[in-house]
Amino acid sequence: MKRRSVTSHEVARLAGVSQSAVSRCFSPHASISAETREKVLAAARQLGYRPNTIARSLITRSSRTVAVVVSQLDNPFYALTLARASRAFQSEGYHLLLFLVSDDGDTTGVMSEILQSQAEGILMLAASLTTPFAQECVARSIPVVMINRTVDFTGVSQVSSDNYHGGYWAGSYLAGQGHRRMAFLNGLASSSTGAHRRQGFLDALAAQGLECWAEENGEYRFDKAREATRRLFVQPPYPDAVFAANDHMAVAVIETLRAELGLRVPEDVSVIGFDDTPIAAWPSYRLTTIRQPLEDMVAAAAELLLEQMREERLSPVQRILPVVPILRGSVQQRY
Amino acid sequence: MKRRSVTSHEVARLAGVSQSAVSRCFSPHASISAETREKVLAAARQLGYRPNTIARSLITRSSRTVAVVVSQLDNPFYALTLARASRAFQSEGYHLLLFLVSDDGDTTGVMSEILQSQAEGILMLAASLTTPFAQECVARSIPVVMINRTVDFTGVSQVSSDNYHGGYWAGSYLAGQGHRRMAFLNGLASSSTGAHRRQGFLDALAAQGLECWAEENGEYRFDKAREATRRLFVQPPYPDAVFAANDHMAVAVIETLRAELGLRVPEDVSVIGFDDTPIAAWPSYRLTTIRQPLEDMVAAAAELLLEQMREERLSPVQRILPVVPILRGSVQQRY
DNA sequence: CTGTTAGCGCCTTCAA
DNA sequence: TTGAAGGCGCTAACAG
Repeated sequence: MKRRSVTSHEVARLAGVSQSAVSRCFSPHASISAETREKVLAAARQLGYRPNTIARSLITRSSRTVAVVVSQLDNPFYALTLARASRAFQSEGYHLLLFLVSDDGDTTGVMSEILQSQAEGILMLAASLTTPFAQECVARSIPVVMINRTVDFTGVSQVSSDNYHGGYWAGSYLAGQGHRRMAFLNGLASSSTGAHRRQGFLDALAAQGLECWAEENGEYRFDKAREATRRLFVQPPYPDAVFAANDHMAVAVIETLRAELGLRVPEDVSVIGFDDTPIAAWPSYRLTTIRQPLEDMVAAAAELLLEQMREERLSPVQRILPVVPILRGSVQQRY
Repeated sequence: MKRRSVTSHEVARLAGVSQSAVSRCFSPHASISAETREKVLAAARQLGYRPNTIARSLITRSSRTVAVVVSQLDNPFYALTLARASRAFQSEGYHLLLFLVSDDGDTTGVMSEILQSQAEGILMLAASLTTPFAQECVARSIPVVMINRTVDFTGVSQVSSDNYHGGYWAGSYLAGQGHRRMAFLNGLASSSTGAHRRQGFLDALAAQGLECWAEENGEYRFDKAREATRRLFVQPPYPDAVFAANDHMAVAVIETLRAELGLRVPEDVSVIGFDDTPIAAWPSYRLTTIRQPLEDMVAAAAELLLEQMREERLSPVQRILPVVPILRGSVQQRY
């Protein structure tokens, strides 16, 4: 629908001043006398005038907009991350353009739209970026910060938690507690986070002379994780521990073990997750997990992006924040 | 950071055509010969040209953007709704401007930004709107659709599920199953959804000659709901059933009952929720609840908004979609 | 089918 | 401090 809105010209005419006076009136530190200011504001109020952000962006060449690309919004961890990020950027006067992509990529269409949208920065939440697009962003000097996803390209900044050491901790903790048949439940094959957690886990086991007993993929989804659990427990000997690549799947494992296999956690099977989402603390699960410092990650990512949007040249950095193991009740020592 | 981007002029010069030829080349159904089209596209590719959406919006007076205002993104129901909505609008070529607000209002600042942002439509997700802003939107003929929130103003469209009858069903079902001490756990005082569920519930009880045994408020938040549960169960006689205004809180009730009070669900206490989020189906809860037709609600809201954005005049409608009770295992008959 | 010509609504020198 | 004038990058008549 095309509607004609009130313009600064109309306000100017009503106030009996020039159009530029109106413009100055709505610019932060422009010099204008209190008197004309009053006249202009009165006229503006009367007409219901608001400056047109689009016209302003065109001339100032700054949209004060950042694009957020997110996949897995159904994962509470990312929903929370988005909420935090939104707050961070809103408070700095930036608007968020939201783009949802499916897990398995196909960001090309979306990325192309983002580039056209004149966003000044791009925040990637658990979404991947193809190298050509990363290059194009760099060429246009549009800063990109990825949270929890890695790209094989040095031009973009990355913030993630120490997935490798998180996985490593899980492996050595389970081994130290006497487990011998540890299974790993991975997330998406395409996700670097899962790959790093897995590698840490395997390395920790290897350091103890152990091997991973079984491996499955749950795509970070509840239902898929349940199916994977069934495959993991088709016949004895069962795994005596499962390390899931995130809490969401870990809970699915517990639910399935209890409801379908008649197995107890942690008496029969130990379970470890990753993230420390609120649900991990619920009495029913008391999930031992590895906390990602969500607040810090978002803060770091927002700060990085803000900083790079201000600067002339981008200097991408890679920041890995430490994880912290949270011991609850889903792991039991074996003898 | 201000960067100078490639303009259609530069492409035109390189391709040896006029600037308008370039423009036509990137407009859907403009007439242009295959030959010049090729020249232009080649030049564009070489320069890395992409049309500037902002400039385009300014002249066409259409931003192809809709603002989404959402509160409670930590509630899975709304995270899912947002995901669906995003898909619906993206597929129609609209961009989403995301605004998060806190539960208890203060939308003034945000609404003011939205009005400046030239969004062509506004989708309110569980967020309230003050009457003055609703009026301003109408005055500018910017369509507004609210999902799960009511405003005391006829100018905006509203989509919600039949909260009243959902509450009514909960009340009569519990009464019919022989409960006599039913408690209600409400959400935010400011939310119309909660108020309607409550009213339906109370009316159903009244129809059976019963009264609500106790009432508490959990603000739709997990922790608050746990605290409220403790207050509901300070001393016998305990409630024999709890109707929570959403699943999120219902689960909190169950967790607290089991872990802290040593009470079983449904043997000692029956619990009913609202929403039918995925978690309600988990084996640990098997929550009897009232399903909101999420898909339909989003589809209806998106369709409405899209339609109104196309039309010249807005004709706000109020659409109430039927809920459906989902019987699982969290209610047991009393004798 | 193509190029020329006006702006869209605003910010920003530049003189006055 | 103020107004006039010139664009920002693009689309949309209008002639040719």
